[in-house]
Amino acid sequence: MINSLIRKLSAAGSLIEADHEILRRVSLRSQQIQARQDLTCEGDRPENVRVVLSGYACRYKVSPRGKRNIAALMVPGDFCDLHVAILDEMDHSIATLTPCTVVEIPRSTIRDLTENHPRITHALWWATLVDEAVLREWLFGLAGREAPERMAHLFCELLLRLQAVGLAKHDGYALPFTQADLGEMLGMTSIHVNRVLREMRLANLIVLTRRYLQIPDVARLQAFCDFSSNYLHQTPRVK
Amino acid sequence: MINSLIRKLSAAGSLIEADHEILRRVSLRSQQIQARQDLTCEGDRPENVRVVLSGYACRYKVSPRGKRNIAALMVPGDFCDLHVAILDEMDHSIATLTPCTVVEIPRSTIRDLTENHPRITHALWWATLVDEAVLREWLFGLAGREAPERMAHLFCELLLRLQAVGLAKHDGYALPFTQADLGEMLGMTSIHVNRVLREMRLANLIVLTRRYLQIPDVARLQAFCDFSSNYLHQTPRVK
DNA sequence: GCGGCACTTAAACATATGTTGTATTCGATG
DNA sequence: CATCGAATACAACATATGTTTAAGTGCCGC
Repeated sequence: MINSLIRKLSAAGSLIEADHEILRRVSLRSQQIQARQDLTCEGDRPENVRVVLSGYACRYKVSPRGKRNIAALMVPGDFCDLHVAILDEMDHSIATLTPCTVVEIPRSTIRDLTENHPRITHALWWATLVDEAVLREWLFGLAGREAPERMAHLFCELLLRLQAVGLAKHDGYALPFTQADLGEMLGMTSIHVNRVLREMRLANLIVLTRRYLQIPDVARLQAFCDFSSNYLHQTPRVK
Repeated sequence: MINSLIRKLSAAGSLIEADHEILRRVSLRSQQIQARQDLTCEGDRPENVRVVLSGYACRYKVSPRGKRNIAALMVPGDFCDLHVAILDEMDHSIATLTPCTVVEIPRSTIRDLTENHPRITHALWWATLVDEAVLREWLFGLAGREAPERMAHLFCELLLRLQAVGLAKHDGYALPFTQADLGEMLGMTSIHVNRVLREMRLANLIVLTRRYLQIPDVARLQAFCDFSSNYLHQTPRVK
């Protein structure tokens, strides 16, 4: 199996073969985690940085009224908490949404990389900035898009992100989230998620059955929510 | 005048005196910019990275329906677009809100720093991560807080951020934004900003006159919006 | 095959926020 | 001091979304 971490960081464009080797050594120890487990909680000072190799995880925070808000979705290849290598204390929590395989990288290793391997540091920083760009786009969506376009936008984003790691076909992918999960990502109630999904199905923008999302006309869905992929900073992939 | 850039990056905790000297050399050329000017537009590949030394700037994007959404506020000491040193193309725009003094640092200088100065790189990365944490908190606010708490939260955040650079007293600060500006930051219409401000004044949570915000009871305002400052990652300041 | 649980669907109602329109006040400029 | 535009204030109405409740559906273990 190709190491998703290396695939992801290679997109930054600065790595050479020797760096790959270092990353390979770093990401040997992987571990299985069940669905809906906390990986890190707000206030923790975790000893390891984690990378998702399979499954879905999320960053979240619970509001005082008990509602969970999801600020980011981690798909295979994404870092969970590169923050802690630099910032010490977690200001939010991280949990799995589905069963996951994760690699644990000791914080000390990250420190060593940042001190002695400028190219890898560059790639890690790049990954951080792409995460930030996605976060920003979610914020623009919450502030400026109505619920249907916001959901469509999420579906478009996931299509590209999953395609980049080989987990989506050209017009669809497995979507193993409950409507409540989606609501937490999109800042709406699960009831409203349901309403909006119905509308989108009626408009034939999506076909969603048995946890599989199929998009009959990708261009039309993208036009519907004014999707532009530039914020993902995906380099044109060489097949 | 103390260099706000150095003050800011010192908070990362990794710099030594020699690094200060490098940063001082790097941030000599400053320039004045008028209020409401674009510094960088989406799609640009700017040649310089900018730091705000005085005034306020913001990251924004205009929605298809013409509404501007502000995703981040830059106060003195903050980087405008460290992204471009790594990501090449801007995925959003940056503009001043008030007259500003900004330093321009050539991209090549940043590249040199990241390749040859691990401590400074570490500090820059730290700054990026703090920006991301603030962005995340804005997202949590949009998704989970109602308008009055969201506005209170912004006021609390600004109090601490401005105090950190000596621009706020213990219970207030100049707030040179229009209600429309605030609306764009908070994801609401300026009319609603006006409504909410009235409520907050009536509840004696704030006193806002002639563009100066005074907070009669900081602890009460913080309690009102459930404010916790951990996401700002401010190290306890040594006076 | 059956019970139980989690998820989905749906309707009726409540409310926060947007929209439109118009005074009123403020602040710069001549 | 007079004038003009911008910013603020406020009211009436429209609507997207939240809340509550309940019924239907599918899935998994026994």
